[in-house]
Amino acid sequence: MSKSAPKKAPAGRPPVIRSTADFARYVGLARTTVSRVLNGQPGLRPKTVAAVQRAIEETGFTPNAYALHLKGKRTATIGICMENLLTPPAVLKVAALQRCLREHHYASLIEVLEPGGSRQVIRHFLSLRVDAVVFIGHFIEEEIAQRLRELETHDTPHLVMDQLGIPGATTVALDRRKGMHDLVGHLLGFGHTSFGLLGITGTTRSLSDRLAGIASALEARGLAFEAATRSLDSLHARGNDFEYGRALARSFTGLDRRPTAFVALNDEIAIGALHGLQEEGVRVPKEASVAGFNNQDICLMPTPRLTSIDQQIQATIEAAAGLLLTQIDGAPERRPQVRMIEPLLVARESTGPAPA
Amino acid sequence: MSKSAPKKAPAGRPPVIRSTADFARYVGLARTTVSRVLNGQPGLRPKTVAAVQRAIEETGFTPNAYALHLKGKRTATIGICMENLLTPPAVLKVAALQRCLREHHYASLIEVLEPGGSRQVIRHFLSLRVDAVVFIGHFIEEEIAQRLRELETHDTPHLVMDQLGIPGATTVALDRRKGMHDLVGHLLGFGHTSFGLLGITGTTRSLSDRLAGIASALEARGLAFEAATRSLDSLHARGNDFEYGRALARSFTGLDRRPTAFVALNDEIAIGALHGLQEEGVRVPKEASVAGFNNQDICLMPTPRLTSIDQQIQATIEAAAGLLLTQIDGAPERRPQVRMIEPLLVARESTGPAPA
DNA sequence: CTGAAAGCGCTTACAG
DNA sequence: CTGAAAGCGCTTACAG
Repeated sequence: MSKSAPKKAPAGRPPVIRSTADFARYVGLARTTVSRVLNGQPGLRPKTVAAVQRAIEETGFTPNAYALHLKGKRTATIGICMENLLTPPAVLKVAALQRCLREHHYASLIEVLEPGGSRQVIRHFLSLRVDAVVFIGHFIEEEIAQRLRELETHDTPHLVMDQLGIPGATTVALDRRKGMHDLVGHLLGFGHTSFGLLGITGTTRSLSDRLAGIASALEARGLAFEAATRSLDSLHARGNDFEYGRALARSFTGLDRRPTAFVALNDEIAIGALHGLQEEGVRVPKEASVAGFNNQDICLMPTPRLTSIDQQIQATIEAAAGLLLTQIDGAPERRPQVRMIEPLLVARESTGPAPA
Repeated sequence: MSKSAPKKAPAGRPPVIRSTADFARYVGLARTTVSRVLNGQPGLRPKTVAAVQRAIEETGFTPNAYALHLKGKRTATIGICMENLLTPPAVLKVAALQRCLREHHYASLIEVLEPGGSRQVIRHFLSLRVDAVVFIGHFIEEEIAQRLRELETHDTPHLVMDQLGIPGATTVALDRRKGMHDLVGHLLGFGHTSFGLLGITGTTRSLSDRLAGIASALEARGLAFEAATRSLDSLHARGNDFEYGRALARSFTGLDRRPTAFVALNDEIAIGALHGLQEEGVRVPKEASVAGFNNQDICLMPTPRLTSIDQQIQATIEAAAGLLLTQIDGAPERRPQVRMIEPLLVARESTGPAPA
């Protein structure tokens, strides 16, 4: 060889290699040659390639990503913003999305957004020159809309998962309207005509979609929303969802004409309500039906097991990844797209025929 | 001014700024000056600083992180490896750790480890020159030990959360032995002398620690482990934990002398067992006590609410962050440390006096 | 295959 | 304050 030899391995332990220069000296090849092997370029002797690969095994050398990308190589990195309130479905989504992106050779950076902290996170992602940014969850609309505008300034594609109604956002979201429509249809089929709503009051897009779905199912059977539904949400504060559902159900049992079917914002509230009813001596599903939303694992826990609406996470993720990758590969100026995911009703023992 | 002017804002929309050179031209200052403002160096006119800051607001310019760190600036980034099986406590930990690290101005990259995929993930982290790597969860011991050796080759500090017994690893973990000791002590105090173990059979470190805790609590009262405990784990396959707990509990009700107290691997199995007992007509806690482990939110769901062992996640995270930061700040050659976290017994209505 | 060179976007002395 | 220069670790023509 020649040159100032690198600190050769002091018996056993390989030397610390910090750059292609160190590494080239270690293998005994030129920097250029090493680089060409590393980048899989043609015209190299198999022997040379083998020597480099062996040296990588020995030293664990990884080229500095910062230098790589500075040279213009794509960062192949996608930033994911998670809602602060980490629900099990949200966690499943981010894990599935990361797996899916990895299959397409993208790394993903996950950051949990603190309230008001989105600006800082997006700037960090931009400084890392991510290829795209994904938002998973429900956020303050104006805040996210502002972030999306910033991303557009930097020509960075973005995608919103779960939250409908953000202007200019390419969005993948569950069709909650259809989910509630199907669920109420299922209960109407069992002869129920009086519905207790648990935690579904409000004016956010997610809630108004659900209410619209309930209303449309009722209307299809000639029932008026006002007459057929009842909500006591305002009677209790929402802290722990199980406790909230339990308290709501108990309040319902005190009513003169208690609804025979209950639909809830999520599985936790539904299961709380189920237990609240049982504790008051109401048998489920014989005397009342209860249904949740999201179809989490906990639906299998209570006796009876909970009927719920499945979010179809795999389909959601695949749609999101598809949209994301076509955006990155740059069909320019595509109008923001909104893709709705069809939910799936999973009927279990907590719903059944209305009492006579 | 002078030079080839950048594409000046075509009315309204600011130009796309990709480098300090673009940006300096936009502000009308020298690159050097801009850089000094960006890095908060002294000796600059307030007017200059203000102009730069205003321009940042207008353009959303962020210096290229790759160039920054190539110049030698710390990446201020920590890689977090999550276990594939995402349990709620693990999710709480990673979110809390990220928040804690952010307060110390570290960004964190989260990757979920697929089985056998740890090598690829660690190489990615190394190529990003992270300041440290954290493992959260339970992994294959030899695989992680190998990864830790690779990290050491690159002088990269590391920390293992939750999993005890990995040689050479600085570790923060819950003292599960003490947790089980306290829990069984609580039940002994209620007069129970016969214990059903749910899902606690096995030889992994986590399981043998728990068994040791149970044994030590029994011994302190002069009871022999073999005589006082019973496990039927082998009778059922562990799929969904709720179903597993339910099935185990039902098998126990078929025994001649059914235990009066049940301790479980986790809250899910305990709640499944609770429901299994109730479905067989066993009243809890009057005729049997049931306790979980982890103290998740779902402990509040069943009737009665579940007694459990809290993991003290906040304390765990603070200990982990502390160890991590001192390692990064480089007290060199510190022996690997192991810090145990004291669990907390949370007694609820699912445990009570043994039947007469 | 080698070796010298340019350049990615930044920071940091250094002379004006 | 400005401007020219060096250098971080890489890749990519280019001449040998």
